[in-house]
Amino acid sequence: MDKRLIIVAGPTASGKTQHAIELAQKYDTEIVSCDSRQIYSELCIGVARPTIEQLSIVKHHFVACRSVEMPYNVFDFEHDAIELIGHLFCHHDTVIAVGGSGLYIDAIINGIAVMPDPTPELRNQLKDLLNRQGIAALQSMLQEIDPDYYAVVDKSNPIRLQRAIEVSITAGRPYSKLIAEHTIKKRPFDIEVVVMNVEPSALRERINHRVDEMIDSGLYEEVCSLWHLQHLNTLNTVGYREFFAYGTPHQAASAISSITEAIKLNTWHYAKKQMTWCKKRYSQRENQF
RNA sequence: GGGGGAGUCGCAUAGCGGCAAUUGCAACAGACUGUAAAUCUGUCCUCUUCGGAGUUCAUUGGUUCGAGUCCAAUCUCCCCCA
Repeated sequence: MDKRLIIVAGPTASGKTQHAIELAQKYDTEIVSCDSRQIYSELCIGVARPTIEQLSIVKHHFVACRSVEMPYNVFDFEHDAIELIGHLFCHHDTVIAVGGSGLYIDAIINGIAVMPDPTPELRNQLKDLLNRQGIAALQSMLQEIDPDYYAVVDKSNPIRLQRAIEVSITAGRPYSKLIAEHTIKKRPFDIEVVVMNVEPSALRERINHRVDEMIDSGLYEEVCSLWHLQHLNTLNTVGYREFFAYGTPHQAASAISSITEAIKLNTWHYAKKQMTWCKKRYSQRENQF
């Protein structure tokens, strides 16, 4: 019997969570979340975690199971998810994956290259270099270390440059080589992608409505409880950073309506990026329902 | 009624005689193999064979080789005094 993974993709607030639950019920199976933020136990309201009721209807994996203080990334996710999916297939013919993190979904579908983890010190050094000498310093560094990648990177994107440099240094070989060596993984199961398509204007309304609900549900209190962790990359997230921008919980409290508007707008921007991602990657697999 | 200020490409903003016009936001399109709800790019008056071409800065006239910029009148808005 063929095993099948159905991936529910699409922009935020498009109804992925609900659709995935319906599919899981239909096939009497479980859900693997592919969401880089819902995975954290401290983030709930702001990342639209499925409700307690929803979580009780169908078993969800990778939701609220890690701390924001423990670094996690796509590579870890690929490993954990593929292992878990393997286990789930022992008891189910179909498994549902759902999430808005395109890169995470990609990792499940194609796998991701094996690369060494750079030390935090190295990353900080490069960050320092960037701050003190500007992006040109990173550019010339990468040009020397990995000319092939330099030829194709977005040279004005500091994160891309930084990443390629730190990996090349740690591995002792060019980043581009490591990527070139990665071959698309053949998964021992079929994959179907369902993209949730919502009219942009309707999606925008859904987003606005959902953000209002988040505020009403106590997003401010949730953010306050994380205020001391705002330096963490994980907290550089729509729904949280808009509060942090005001400096103190007290100042943020007096600006709730501007913050709400900012979150709505930023969520919309995020949704558009997700749609662009889906358009490019899954257009041939498009919309099966 | 009297006095003062202002009208610039969706919104905001720069511009002080050489300008299709600054910057921010929004909008739209896109990139992205360990920060990914992150990070970054392009377009953004109209047309374009991407070399350019044509129309613009409330309106109408004027000064000037040349006007968003100076002058006059008109219209609209804001503030102050009545």
